[in-house]
Amino acid sequence: MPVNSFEHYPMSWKPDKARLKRPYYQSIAELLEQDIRNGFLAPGTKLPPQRELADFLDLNFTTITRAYKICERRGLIYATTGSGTFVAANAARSITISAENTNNTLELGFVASFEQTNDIVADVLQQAVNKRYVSQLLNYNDPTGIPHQKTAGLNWMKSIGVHADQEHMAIVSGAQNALAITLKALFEPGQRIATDVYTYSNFIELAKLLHIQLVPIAGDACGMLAEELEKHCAQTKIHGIFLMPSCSNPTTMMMSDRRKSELAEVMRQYQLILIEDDIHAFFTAGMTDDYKQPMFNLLPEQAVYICSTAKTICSGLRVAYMVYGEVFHEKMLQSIFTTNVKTSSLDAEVITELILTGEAYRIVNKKRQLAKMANAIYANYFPEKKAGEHPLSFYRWLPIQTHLTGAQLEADLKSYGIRVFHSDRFLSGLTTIDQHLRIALSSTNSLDELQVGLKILKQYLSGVSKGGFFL
Amino acid sequence: MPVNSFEHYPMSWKPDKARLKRPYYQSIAELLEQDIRNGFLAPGTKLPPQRELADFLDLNFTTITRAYKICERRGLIYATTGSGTFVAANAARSITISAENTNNTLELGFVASFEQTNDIVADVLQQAVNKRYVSQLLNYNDPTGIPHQKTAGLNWMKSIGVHADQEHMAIVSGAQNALAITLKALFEPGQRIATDVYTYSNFIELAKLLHIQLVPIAGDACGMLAEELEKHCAQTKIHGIFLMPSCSNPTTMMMSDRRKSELAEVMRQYQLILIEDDIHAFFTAGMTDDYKQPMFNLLPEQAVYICSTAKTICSGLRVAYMVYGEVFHEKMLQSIFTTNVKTSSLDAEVITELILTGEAYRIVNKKRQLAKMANAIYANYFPEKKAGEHPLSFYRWLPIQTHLTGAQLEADLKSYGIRVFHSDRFLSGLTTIDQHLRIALSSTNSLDELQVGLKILKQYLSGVSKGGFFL
DNA sequence: ATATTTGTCACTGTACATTTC
DNA sequence: AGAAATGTACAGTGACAAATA
Repeated sequence: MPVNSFEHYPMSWKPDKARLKRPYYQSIAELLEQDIRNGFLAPGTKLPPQRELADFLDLNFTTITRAYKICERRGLIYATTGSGTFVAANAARSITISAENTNNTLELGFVASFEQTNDIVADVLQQAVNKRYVSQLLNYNDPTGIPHQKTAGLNWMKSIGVHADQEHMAIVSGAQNALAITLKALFEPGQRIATDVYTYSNFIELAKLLHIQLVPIAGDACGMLAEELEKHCAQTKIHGIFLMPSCSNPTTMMMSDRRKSELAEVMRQYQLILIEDDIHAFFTAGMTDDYKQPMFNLLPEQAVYICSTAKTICSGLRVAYMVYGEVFHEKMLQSIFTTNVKTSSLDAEVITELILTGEAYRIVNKKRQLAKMANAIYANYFPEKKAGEHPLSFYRWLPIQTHLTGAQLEADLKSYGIRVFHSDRFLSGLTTIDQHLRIALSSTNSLDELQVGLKILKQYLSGVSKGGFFL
Repeated sequence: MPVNSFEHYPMSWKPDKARLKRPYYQSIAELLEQDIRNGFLAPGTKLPPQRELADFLDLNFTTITRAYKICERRGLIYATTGSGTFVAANAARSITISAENTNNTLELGFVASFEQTNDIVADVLQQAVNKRYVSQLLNYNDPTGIPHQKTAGLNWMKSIGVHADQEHMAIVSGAQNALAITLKALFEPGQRIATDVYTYSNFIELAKLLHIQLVPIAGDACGMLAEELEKHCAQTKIHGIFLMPSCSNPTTMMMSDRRKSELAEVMRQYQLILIEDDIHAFFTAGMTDDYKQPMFNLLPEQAVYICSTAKTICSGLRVAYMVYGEVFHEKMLQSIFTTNVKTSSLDAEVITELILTGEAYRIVNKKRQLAKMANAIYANYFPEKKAGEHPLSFYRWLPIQTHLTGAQLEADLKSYGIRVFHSDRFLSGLTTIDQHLRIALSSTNSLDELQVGLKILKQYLSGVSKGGFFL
């Protein structure tokens, strides 16, 4: 019997030798990509080991390494030393999340921000642009924000415990924009950023686009585990870490202050750049006794703090404040210029006016009320609670058990008239067995609509849930 | 005499062997970077050939290749087969161009857009936000623009000869933002984009940030040479091409329609993605008999057309229209979501209102008048004209001859109270002997100030110019 | 507990194209 | 016109490290 009897232990993937062209590594990568995109290789499938495939194709195994690497960079597969190479969970589809024109669909997917408060904004907007100095907002000056706008932002952040000065903050076009600017400024293709196992899917996509690798780190009810982070840092060079300590998206976990210190210690030791997205700060500060301050304060010199006003004040006004350490100053400016040239002063001016008039605080309170009510409604349908979850989150993380794939579930629910997102979209790397749905509470036109949506959801889930699982 | 007698033909760069650590290629790259940034290796210096340095360090020459490649990706050096490897013109400094708060300086550097017309915009702005539907502008909907805004944009572009539909256009936050979105969407690190020898410096910086290589292609009075492009395409894989045919920045060259067709032919043959920045369209269409249409029309399926309103209407309202082929549709959307989530509807709404009320056309005419006057003033001081130059450009490209470096010249002129940019900033790769200054005509507070600035400039230049050079 | 499986990384070897002289 | 100089692209070798059985 020949040593390489592929007949007996068939490989999960056998590229057609005849279609191989030189350069081999590219050709192999192309064939693999096609087979994944066409669905011949399902997510989670184990690919043949490099040496085995090399044997089969009569090539050196590092040529296969190269081919696999190309696909890994494209997010199609992921590899673990010792275990093998697998087709990624979100290989064949884009997981980018965006608003849709949903005429016949109840929106429980995309997280908006209780747009019911926008009338207040509209009023202030009209006041703001009736000032005498409007035409000063219309030129190229002050690309990181006009001084008085920055001052207002600094005051706004003071109330959530972040202190900075004009030189180390910038106004940009929303949190996503801030993330794009930060990644471009401070990271290079091929570098690694640690994240929670589940993380914000647009961050995953952004990292993919910029060819930055995400390293998922396990966590518990208090947030990411410091030992796990330490372990990975010791293993491979990790350059940064992305966290949403005030309310993780999508899991709604709030990180304990103790955990913040532990993680900060590791970050300091390994010189990780912390990217903190504190989108929910205003709904967290003052909510729990444990909450003291953002992580930024623990390592202000090696961190970038991002505070968007989209969730707290108004989603359509594209404004986020960024605060960063002195060492990042120059690189950040450059990245801001090359992505935006400047942020619209108009949006920033309206937000500034909202803060100065105090209306912003009124809006926050109103949204807090709405969040309370929406969460109460949710609890009627899905009462289970887990430790560490944020009580006022704009979305909930619902554990489910089905035999369906994420894509199927989403499609099914859409046909019933509701849009939700499956946990697969939020996977930063490997596949998991757990399934969840992220349910947005802040995106329907009214709380009544939310109620309708949740009812449909509950009904659907009791139909597809397997075993003795109860909802 | 020994073969490797380094004593006799000293190498331009000898890294300290003792400081070499493993991995060698990284160590070498670091040492090289330090020596360049510290100024030990001046721009233009020829580095030792790969084989020679390898010999000296007792390594295989491909290890040097790798070290050089790292530095090349960082924009520190550039290499040409057959000729050697050289320190890049802008190795040690950032060439990002942005507005500055110039209290005591006359701005002839950054190109603004005759901000004198902003009063018209301010009026329309106030009308626009007094409409009933403002609060609809304040949510997450329509991330690529609200339909009526897109319609206005499409009409606007119709007048410069671009035809598209809602599905294949998007509204984003200005031309630079559009470029960032496009490069992230359609290119990967390591890929190559052809450009003019001199090109827009923020595009150079953006490409650097995204690790996309620029390939400078020679041109003549009619624009980039098709034969040259063809030659480079045949040599190495080039993935795209960036052009500003209506008025190249910084050279003010207008591409002839004949040249457009020739270049389009090459692009079609080699499947290049065309990125066309048509910032000056409104000042070009109708200006010359030769001008027919943007290049986009010649290859609509493999091109991205960018039309910013910053120069034509108002610089502070961050709005640019993008038009692209069907094949790019999905990737573009994803890139828009991951860089911006959405563009501010507010800015777009004001621009829309300006277009619908016809005020936008009034502003264009006014700016055209201002451009005419400013160029006339410039001609008083610097009368020389070159074929192919745009008569109404917002900036001019002034040939100079000095012994000073670009950085010195800029610093000198700043001390005399004017800010200008030296041609080195716009070099996409190699160094050249020619020196130019880019003189912005549209950025001073008034034409009187422009006059003062040009006077100072002329005086200064007659002092430093060498030989029989006249101004 | 240790051998095996499996992926990663740095460096080497070879063929080749273009530029220069 | 042809040889030498020079950079590029791809494939291969071997040491190593993590995960698994």
